[in-house]
Amino acid sequence: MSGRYSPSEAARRSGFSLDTLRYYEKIGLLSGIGRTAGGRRVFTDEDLGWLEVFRCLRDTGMPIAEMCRYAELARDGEHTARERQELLERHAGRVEEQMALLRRQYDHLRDKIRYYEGVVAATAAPAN
Amino acid sequence: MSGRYSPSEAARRSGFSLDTLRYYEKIGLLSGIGRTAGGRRVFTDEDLGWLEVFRCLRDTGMPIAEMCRYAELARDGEHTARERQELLERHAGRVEEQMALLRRQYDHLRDKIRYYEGVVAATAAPAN
DNA sequence: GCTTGACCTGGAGCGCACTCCAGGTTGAAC
DNA sequence: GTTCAACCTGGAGTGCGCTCCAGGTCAAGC
Repeated sequence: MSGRYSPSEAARRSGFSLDTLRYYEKIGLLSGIGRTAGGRRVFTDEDLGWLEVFRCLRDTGMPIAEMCRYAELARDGEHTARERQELLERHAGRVEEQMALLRRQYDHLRDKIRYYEGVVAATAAPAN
Repeated sequence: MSGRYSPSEAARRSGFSLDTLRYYEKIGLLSGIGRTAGGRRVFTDEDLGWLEVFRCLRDTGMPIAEMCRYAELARDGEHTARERQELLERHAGRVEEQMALLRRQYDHLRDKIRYYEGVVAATAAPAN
């Protein structure tokens, strides 16, 4: 509820490391992160919201360069909404393909494991 | 049916690049690849079978070091069947987690896209 | 006012999985 | 017997996404 978080608190809540948070700011993925008088970062709820989005995109395999593009569009304002939507739509399409591939290969993996269940059972209880 | 394939044919059939095939042999993932008198590689159907397995494991995110371990066990003979089975079982478990995460994040992505559909529609047909 | 742990910066380093390169060899087709 | 595309080797280079480091600063608690 408070809405102002230290770097380590932001790291804890977002699941990104401190170094990764600094890295994301350095490359311009995060921008406008507040600072105390002494120069320490202060993260807001909005920043954490962005981090949640980045986690979603990252976990689904979006390259950082594309996340940067998305963040940049968002910073540019409302009139980029359509472009952002299209970007996410394209990404979602790729994720669907990835999920289908993963499912297919998972099924092969399960087949292989079933094969081993046969082999191992035969070896464990040999002809008796 | 023939069962003897040139490097480029093996690459075509497996979907791995020539460089990747050479790399896999160099690190010991592939072993016992035949050679012509002149030193060129000759891939058999069995080799292609292994490549199919590697593709499955790779597509499901297994690190190369673990694939090497698996290949090594297989080379060691029948008595490693249980260990190979366990290795694949552990991997399958990780793949399940990965699929669950991917599905969750995909759903978030779809939510976000739906949100944009609202925004874009409102902008495209403003109050009239 | 001192200690101490969290934080700062710029930049180097890392792990992974390839990918590319130079310089040379092979072998099928003509 | 010449050509030329496909192949060979060892080793260097690449792209990604962090991760680590040195050397210093800040601020809360005693």
